[in-house]
Amino acid sequence: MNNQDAKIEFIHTWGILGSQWGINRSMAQIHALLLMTKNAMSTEEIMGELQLSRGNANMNIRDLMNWNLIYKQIKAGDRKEYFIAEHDIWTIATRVVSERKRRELIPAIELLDRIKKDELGGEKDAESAHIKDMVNNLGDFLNKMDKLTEFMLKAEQSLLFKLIVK
Amino acid sequence: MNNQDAKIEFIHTWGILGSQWGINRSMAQIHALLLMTKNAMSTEEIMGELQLSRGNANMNIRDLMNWNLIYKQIKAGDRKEYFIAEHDIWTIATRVVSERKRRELIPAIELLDRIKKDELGGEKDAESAHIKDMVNNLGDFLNKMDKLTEFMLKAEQSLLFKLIVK
DNA sequence: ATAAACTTTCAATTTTATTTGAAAGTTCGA
DNA sequence: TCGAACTTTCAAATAAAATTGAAAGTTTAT
Repeated sequence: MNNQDAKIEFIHTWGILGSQWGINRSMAQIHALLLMTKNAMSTEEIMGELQLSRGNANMNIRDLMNWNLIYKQIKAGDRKEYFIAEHDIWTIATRVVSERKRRELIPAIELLDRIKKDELGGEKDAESAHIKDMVNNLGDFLNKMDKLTEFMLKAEQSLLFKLIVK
Repeated sequence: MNNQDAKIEFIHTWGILGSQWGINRSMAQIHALLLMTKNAMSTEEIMGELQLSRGNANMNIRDLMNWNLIYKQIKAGDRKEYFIAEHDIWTIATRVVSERKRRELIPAIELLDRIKKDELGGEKDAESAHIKDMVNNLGDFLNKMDKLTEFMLKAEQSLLFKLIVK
């Protein structure tokens, strides 16, 4: 297997994996393509390589820029925009963690805060007490998870893994 | 807001959140309902409360059992099956982490191992060298993440949070 | 101001995921 | 062995998400 084949297999499979965990296939494939490409690519080149429509390519490129996983690059004397991936794995990881925090953790924390703030009743029957307990426990736990993600985002890669993993 | 209202809002919003992070709404709602219910519920009761068809309820109950997030409970002198959620938050968290590890991390690690094992070529041009680098770096990183999730699964809740969070 | 080069939008279409409910399957007591 | 009580399956219907591509919008050079 030469490295071109490796690149093709990686892009293909990364696309399938991506869709398995809730990232659409085009976005995952564009990211895979740019990860494995050293230099910046234009929208046209990306469309060609992955056989995507212009609209699809454009939209997913914008999404990847919102995740801070790829950057726009201007070439002197050329009006086209070129895109290049963030290639540092630790940086990629922190970007993914912070996006997941934003999309998965924060909304859940807000839900539980909202429920708590609207005053849980003081009903004393077992069912009511259970609900109150679960809301409180879940809320506390999610806040701890939030602190944990903050820690990961602030930590240095080497520090994190030295601390945790042998 | 009394606790019944809290329960209803929680179930409703947990369903929406769930769909935002790739868990289908029915599954998220069934889980929310059972989390907030102290005692076990039958399929019929779940169907009634959430307005789901029998097939949908059955399938998502089975999925939740595969995640080890709910358990079957038999009541003496009753042929129906009842279901009760795991109510301990830390246990829930470890189940979710291990499921995510299984679905998100392991397949990615297998992909990169497969690519590496099929022998990356020794081409010396910059593009080929870049591909080789990225495959190696990503592979190493994912293996470290795997160790990190193992650590989390083995750690005690209090230990983890004492270690990391203030 | 114009036109070429490029990017973005969005209604229509296609694809994928979820849900339904009736039929098939299973278990158990009499 | 039968049939009532219950669970599972799965093809069809529905709903949701992704994709297309042409039209609209923007930028820049002249």
